[in-house]
Amino acid sequence: MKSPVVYSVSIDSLNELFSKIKDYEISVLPSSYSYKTASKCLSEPIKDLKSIFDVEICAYVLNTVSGNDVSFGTIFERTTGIIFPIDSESTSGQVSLFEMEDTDKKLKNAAGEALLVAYAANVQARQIEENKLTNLLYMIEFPLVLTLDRIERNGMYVSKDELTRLHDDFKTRISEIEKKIYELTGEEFLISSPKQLSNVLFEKLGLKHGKKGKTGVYSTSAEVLQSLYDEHPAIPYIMEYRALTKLDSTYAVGLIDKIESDGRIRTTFTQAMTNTGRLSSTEPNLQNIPVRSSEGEKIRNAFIAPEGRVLVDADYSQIELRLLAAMSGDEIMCEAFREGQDIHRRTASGLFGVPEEEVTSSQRAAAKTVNFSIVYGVTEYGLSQDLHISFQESKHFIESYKRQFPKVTSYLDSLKTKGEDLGYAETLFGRRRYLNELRSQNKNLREFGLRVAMNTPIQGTAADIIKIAMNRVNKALEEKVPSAKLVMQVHDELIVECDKADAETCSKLLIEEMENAVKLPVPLIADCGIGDTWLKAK
DNA sequence: TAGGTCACG
DNA sequence: ACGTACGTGACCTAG
Repeated sequence: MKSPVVYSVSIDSLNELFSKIKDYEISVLPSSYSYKTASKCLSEPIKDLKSIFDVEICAYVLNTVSGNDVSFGTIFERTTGIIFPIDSESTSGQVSLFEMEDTDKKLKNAAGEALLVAYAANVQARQIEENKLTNLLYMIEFPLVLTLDRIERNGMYVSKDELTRLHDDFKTRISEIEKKIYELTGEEFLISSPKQLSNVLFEKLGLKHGKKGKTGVYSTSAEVLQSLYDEHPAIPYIMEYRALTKLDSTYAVGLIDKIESDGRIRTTFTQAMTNTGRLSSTEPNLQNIPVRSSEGEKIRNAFIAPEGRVLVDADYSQIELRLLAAMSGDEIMCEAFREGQDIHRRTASGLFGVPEEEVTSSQRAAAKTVNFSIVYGVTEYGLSQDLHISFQESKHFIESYKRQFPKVTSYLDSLKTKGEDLGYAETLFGRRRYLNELRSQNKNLREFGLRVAMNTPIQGTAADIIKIAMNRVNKALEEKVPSAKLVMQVHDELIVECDKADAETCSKLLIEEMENAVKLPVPLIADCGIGDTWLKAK
């Protein structure tokens, strides 16, 4: 491993610097403490950059990022315990170093900033060693900074024509449905206002309501509407109105606005934000493009490969459940995965006490829900709500599950104890999430903390693994398939765009790099598809 | 700006 | 007696 470049700064020279900053009225501009802030100012990525030390990413791994505040001043103070010499508010209106005209001032600012960044980096590097986060930081997160920069610059190609057609279609249908709702309720009101809709449904029409929210308005959520489906003829139309306006505003119109002149949409990944180690995607969010409904599929179909090219889409098969098996060491679940069994069918067989061949599709669906819910830190109540079953049945399912996979149960219990003892949860690669909730006086918060203690090692380890896979895929494609580029990550899924002739090569490469990203007691399986749209490739 | 709602894994 | 599954981001309304 190459060691990162870290400049050493003594506290004396730092103090001297502070006084000079005051003397010369030089301001420190926090613009180059992270690769991303620097990269945004460049038209091309920095060439030949083999290693970096990114203070923002380091702060994230050390849990010194507070909320979504990744400003250098905050990171500096939380890392060093020294008050940042420039008030954060005073820097907000200033031009970035890269845009500054006055060369002399630019140099002075850059020098001042570099010293502060280098000092913070020096402190961080020591903290990383102390907390055994060296591999996570240098082998996963730092390389990922460059991988993500590539993906963001590549962008996803979309059909503006298709999105426009969809927008026109949605627009027409929405206004028809709107009229229908006014007729059927005998009232013209703002359907998109939960408050007004609640008034019409529960006050005027007197339909049976559920719970009130924080503002004292009865919920009009999809779940409530579904339960009222046959109670009034307007309800189905309201549900369709909701679905279509969502697709139109967030996806049709929202995405059209983000298409750049080369026909591509470029998201921004946030690498230093989530509590578990996952990425997030913003402006636009390309990690929540519809797929679960037939209308939603049409949006996904508008993500296309340019002429002569294809999309190759690979996703991990049940990675979180495989990790639950591997990390708990439950022999029964591990064996099921090693034998290539359908895990949901296997679980259903145990839950309903029938042979695997006789498991019905609804039994399998219920078992699938139970499998997922276990990873979330299930409660009897939560499961009963989700499956629309009684509390007793739900309790029976959970107890039966625990008997079927005994080591999963003891593992989850051990995670709770560990969280309470250490004050944090950790992933297989040592990523930490501190569990301040466990010290709360509030029982609900404490219970939330326990669920998080169980969930974070699973969700977070999955996040670590796909990050490793992304770095491997990015590197392998660069070396072996020049036409190919990574264009998206959606938590357990990677998408590559390449020349048609290279599709099979890419597919094999993705599977190879994803499945072998890490060695576990159970196999990791990646499924891969090829198509000329995102929908068809999946 | 906060809450409600809903899109995804 | 109470609230009740993990992680996100965007859009809309209302105060």
